[in-house]
Amino acid sequence: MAKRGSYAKGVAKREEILTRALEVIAREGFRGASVREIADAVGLSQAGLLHYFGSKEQLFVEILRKRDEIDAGRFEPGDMELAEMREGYLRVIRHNSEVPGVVELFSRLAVEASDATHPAHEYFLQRSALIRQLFTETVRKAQEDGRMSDRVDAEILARLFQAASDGMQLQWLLDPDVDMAATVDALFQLLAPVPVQADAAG
Amino acid sequence: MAKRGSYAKGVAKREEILTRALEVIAREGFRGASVREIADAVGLSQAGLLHYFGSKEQLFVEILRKRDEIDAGRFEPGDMELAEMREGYLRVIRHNSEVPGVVELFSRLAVEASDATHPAHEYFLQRSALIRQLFTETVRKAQEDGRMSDRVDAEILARLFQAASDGMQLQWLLDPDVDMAATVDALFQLLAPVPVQADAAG
DNA sequence: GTCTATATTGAGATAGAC
DNA sequence: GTCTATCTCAATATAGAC
Repeated sequence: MAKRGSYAKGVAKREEILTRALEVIAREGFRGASVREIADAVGLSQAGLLHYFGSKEQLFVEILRKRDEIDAGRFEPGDMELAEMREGYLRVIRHNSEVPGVVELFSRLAVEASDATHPAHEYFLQRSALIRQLFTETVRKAQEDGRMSDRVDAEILARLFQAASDGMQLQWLLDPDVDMAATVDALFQLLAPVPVQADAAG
Repeated sequence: MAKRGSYAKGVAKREEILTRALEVIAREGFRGASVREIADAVGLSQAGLLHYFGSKEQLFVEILRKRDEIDAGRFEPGDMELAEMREGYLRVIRHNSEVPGVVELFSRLAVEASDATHPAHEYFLQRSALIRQLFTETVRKAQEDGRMSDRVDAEILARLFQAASDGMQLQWLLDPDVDMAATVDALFQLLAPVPVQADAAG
């Protein structure tokens, strides 16, 4: 038996805390929230919360992992075609524009975790690589079938998509009127195969 | 007389401090440097440094403004054509990859300044708008002349360029092997007008 | 204008009771 | 497992001497 009752219960509680923390950050924003504030919000003392996560940074990483887990459900399961990838990605981005606090937490941590000794460094490296891998595969297939421009290598395009969405988050945090999803979608449009036009020569 | 000697000297000293601070951050990185560390680096006490800038955030904004001032010199003067814009932009990006500390300072502050009450909020709004305006104008002219794809509106393209470069900074901070300039240049390539091909119909 | 010294604050971490 | 209380540290900001 790998799990005794109490252990399983501890895990369940952890999950519950993360879900509630995510809700609270989504609803009330982040603004550099302290462990104390999150503890209040989820109905624990600061020490009580840290009992589960050890440190502030570990708590934040786990919150972001929980978010990823939920976002994964916004994609179609299974092997991805370009159209589904586009739909799923835009769905996630549209959802993000409902939860500025989560976007802020993500962006902050992304910068801080650039230090190789930061507890979130591995998380960002792996997440980043995974997303690019999914994009690269989907884009490459689409390029082979002529459903996407092949002027630029698939791996570079994957990086550009990721950069566009991360960068749009910064623009949107600064000015919430910006339409993140529409702007990222413009990049998809740019990559649609060139329609054959009678006057293509100008 | 708007300036007495002592006032002009104060200004000169400020400039000198900013230039040195920028050099130090470029050379030694940022890593959330404290006012104290920057003060040491420029040869002043912490209080001495704050005497000139009032607060930490104001100091950081001024450092970034000084950086912008220097970067402006990396562009050709005068009205910009697409090719010069591209050259200048890539030149700035290539320079950035020599100064990770400056990129980190910029990225950190960009997130923190999303709060409208943050002392750097206005700076980022204005800088952001200015860059987009330059891009929009240049792109629009290029689109009118057929030197750039007009599948996507110039303002949206301007946002995409900005997002791509900001987003690539995040990727590069996490993994310095990434080639920021080459990736952003790929976006320029994508936008070059479509060459007329014999087999355009596939 | 610059320094030393100190006030103040804020936060995360930890000890120990229950 | 959870709380209260406390420790510790880091950092900015400020007062006041020179």
